[in-house]
Amino acid sequence: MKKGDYLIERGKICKEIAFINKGSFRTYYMNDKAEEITACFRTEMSIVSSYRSFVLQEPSSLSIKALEDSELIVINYENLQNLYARSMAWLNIGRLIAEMEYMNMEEYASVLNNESAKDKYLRLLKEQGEVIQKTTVESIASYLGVTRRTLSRIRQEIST
Amino acid sequence: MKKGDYLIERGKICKEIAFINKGSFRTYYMNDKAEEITACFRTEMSIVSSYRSFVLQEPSSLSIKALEDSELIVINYENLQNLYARSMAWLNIGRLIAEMEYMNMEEYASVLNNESAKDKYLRLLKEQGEVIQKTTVESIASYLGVTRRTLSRIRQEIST
DNA sequence: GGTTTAAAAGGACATATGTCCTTAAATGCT
DNA sequence: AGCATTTAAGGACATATGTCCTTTTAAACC
Repeated sequence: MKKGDYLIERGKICKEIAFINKGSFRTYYMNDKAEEITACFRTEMSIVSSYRSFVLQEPSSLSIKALEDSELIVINYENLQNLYARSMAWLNIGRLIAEMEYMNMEEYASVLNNESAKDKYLRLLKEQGEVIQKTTVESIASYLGVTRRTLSRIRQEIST
Repeated sequence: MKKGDYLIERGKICKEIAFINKGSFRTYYMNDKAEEITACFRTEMSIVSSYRSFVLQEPSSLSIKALEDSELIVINYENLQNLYARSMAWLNIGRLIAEMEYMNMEEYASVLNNESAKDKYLRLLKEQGEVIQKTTVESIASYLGVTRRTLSRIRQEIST
């Protein structure tokens, strides 16, 4: 995929789940105020999909966009269902993926609930520092649940 | 279980996952500042466990406590693994549980990231209004990611 | 390369939320 | 019932974050 390409667009049903061999992605959605909120960043060696849409096969509220030229290994919903039907190994893989997605989300919720804007930013810097170079301030701020203005203040403070 | 009993205590490995037939539970943990933070409330007809600890069979950072006298249907980790090993139906159930836990957590993170303290409280009132009667203001506040003081202000505002 | 357009930084003020306390209710215990 | 202890409410002030703009910087385009 080229930079800027969509893996999935809002409103469509997510038909595939992908492993990122190379590159990085941003997942985002619109909140009630029609603001674009980043749900997560994903980089190499991790899995990316509009997971809820994939699981329920219902229209996605998320969009996923390549932050740079990227390379994916993809599996299609129907094929995965067939594998589930035939193989216990794949059923286990399916559960492991779900468990991983859960644990990621649990971690994120805990951070949102407990850390100050500054701490959240420092954590992101530490854990996904590379990705920050590839996206906008706006998208980082919305991921952290703060405004651009607040993030700007934090970055100023840190750079001193 | 009697009111106040623990389904799981912090530090122990979560050995069972439970379906709540009757009653309600509060799940909580300590954050870095040694404050008790509510991770979730669960009521009848839903599943409760320290899911991460259960999945990884590692010590739980969560504690789970009965908010009232409750009745559970429980399955043990080893038994569930045996069922997984023998039955595709159970493997599917295992995945479905993980998927459900994921979707709950996704919803929670989205609320934390997008709603004002007041909106979060109103949502909790609507979605789990009964549970609020059974727990403390402190525990509700920490679930919403605000202080007691803020919640007190919100409640005052609403009651007018 | 110079002009246009978008993105980031930052000033000034407003608001929400937090901190620290005190007071008022509610709950538990003998 | 009456005291002790916990829990909730709320006042006063501090701080973090948001809103609305303007300025600066960087990127994109011809």
